[in-house]
Amino acid sequence: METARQGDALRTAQLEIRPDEGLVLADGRALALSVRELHLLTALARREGRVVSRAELYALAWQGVLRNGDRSVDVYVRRLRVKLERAQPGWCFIHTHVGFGYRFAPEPTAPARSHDFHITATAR
Amino acid sequence: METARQGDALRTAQLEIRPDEGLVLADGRALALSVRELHLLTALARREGRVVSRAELYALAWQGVLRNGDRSVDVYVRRLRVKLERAQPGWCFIHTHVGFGYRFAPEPTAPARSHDFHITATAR
DNA sequence: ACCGGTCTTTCACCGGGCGTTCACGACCGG
DNA sequence: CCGGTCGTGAACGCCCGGTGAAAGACCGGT
Repeated sequence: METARQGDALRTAQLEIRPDEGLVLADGRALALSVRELHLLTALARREGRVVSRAELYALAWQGVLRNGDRSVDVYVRRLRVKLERAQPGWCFIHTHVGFGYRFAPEPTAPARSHDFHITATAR
Repeated sequence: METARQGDALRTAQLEIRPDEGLVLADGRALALSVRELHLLTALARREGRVVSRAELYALAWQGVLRNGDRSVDVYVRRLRVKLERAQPGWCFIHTHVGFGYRFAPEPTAPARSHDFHITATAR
């Protein structure tokens, strides 16, 4: 029953998604997303922290069956990444799990070392 | 039907393995494992505390018969060790039993062992 | 109907991740 | 000293996913 059900707003660390309004706020600023982009982002955000297969994402955001060789999900993930990166530089929201799918989770950009320490400027 | 079954997660002291999602959480942080790596880790974790032969591990994770001289299991054990050590420094999950196979069991590494830090100063 | 713009789909290219295999060395028991 | 076992690094082909862009669908304004 978990189709692209709209209604309540989704909130993460830096994002607020209001599917029913077609509105996404990144750090207060509004993002201009198309219908598909919003559906896909909503589907991903509602499964935050979990790996979602392309087939499931397609079913959720396109309301159909993903055909073999269809790259639509990849293309829209790309567009979402571009817009989200532009809205929240230094943060990564959509992570790729090769062979499985994508995972939505707001994380600071540190792709090489997933668990690196935050030393920053603590050194005096 | 699947909904409840998807929570088929393996949990140990510091690891949470979700085979159906292709996701491994180490202390809350997500690990990026490949399909083979995850299958092998799952096979090992399901036999936690017991020594599993290479033949059995290969049968479980590769769905085939281990040929003579095939080092695949060793190579992937190595890769798992690297990633797990990076995610949980100071802990050893996969133990070698020479002549028999491998055993999965979360244990702290010897205290006398001094760790080399690999920060490499990726200053932003 | 025409037109211009946006959105969606599809295609093609390519770089990188992944799986496999090999080679070398350390270690150990016989 | 020799053979077996395992650790470890690396080469290599292949496939998956990243990416840019063209082509087509859709839509509102005029």
